[in-house]
Amino acid sequence: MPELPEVEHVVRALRRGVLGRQIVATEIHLPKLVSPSSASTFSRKLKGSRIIAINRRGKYILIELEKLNARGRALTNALTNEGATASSLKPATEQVLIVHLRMTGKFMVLTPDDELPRHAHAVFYLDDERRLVFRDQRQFGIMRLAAKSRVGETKGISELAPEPFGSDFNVGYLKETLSRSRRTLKTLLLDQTRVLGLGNIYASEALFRAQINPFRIASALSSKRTERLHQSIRDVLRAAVSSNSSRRLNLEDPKGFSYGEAFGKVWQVYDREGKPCFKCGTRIKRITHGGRSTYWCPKCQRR
DNA sequence: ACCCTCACCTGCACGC
DNA sequence: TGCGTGCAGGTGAGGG
Repeated sequence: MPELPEVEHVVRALRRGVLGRQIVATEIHLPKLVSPSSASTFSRKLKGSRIIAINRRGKYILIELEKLNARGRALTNALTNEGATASSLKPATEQVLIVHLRMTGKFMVLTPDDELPRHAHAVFYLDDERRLVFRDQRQFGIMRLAAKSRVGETKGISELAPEPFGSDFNVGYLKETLSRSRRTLKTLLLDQTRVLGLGNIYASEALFRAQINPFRIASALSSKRTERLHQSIRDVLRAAVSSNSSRRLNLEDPKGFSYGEAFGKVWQVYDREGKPCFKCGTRIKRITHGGRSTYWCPKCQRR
């Protein structure tokens, strides 16, 4: 369910909550979560790793880990004692835990007295007695480990479109991208290899903000509308990232959180079928398109 | 190369 | 109360 803004808030909450902590042990209760790795291999690779950075690429969460191997630690000690040269020091292993929340993935942090909640498929025991838990009701979420230098080559990440707030996602890029597709805008906006960060909610919201019909063919969009769409995509995502309601996401909250509550917003069109458009009063329409619900105002977003 | 459909899961709201 | 149906904010495999 999380789209880019929600993932960004999860990343920030993880930084506040677990950055700098060491993972002393890991339990995987749902093997397919870490497939094709085995649960035991996965856990072994994580053991003793310190969380040194937490970032985001699209809707992927990237948890950077540093692991001093025995030889590295020994040499560090030897170096301190003037017994070794810097060139003989073996660097720490840097790997990245790649996480995708998909529809229902959530992190939470448990204190020692807390009971493990339902659907807790991964439990990371931290060096401060707390546990970082990954829950996922629908079991769609995934976790993978990659060498830090190879994260960008990882399947799923290598194909992603430019970050929506970066300079590479400019009007020229969007024009070029749209011009090569005969799909509808709504469908194209959900394709993370073309436009990054939108999901089913923000795709509808961005199109409403730009006052563009969701079923227009991408390649036929005028320059002017493309510029409006580009701006709207950024506006919608930025507004969600900076919204007050989501700033306080706390992974230690015993009640947990749902993305809907934590990021509670009044959508302009999403989930408002039959309700009056805030702009013109016309009833919002909904149709299933490409297997997903699409909401739009038939007057503000005429074909 | 592109694009569509379906599959992956559980849980919830709804109508009968 | 129970049961069937449809739906849920994401992606990827497989096939046309």
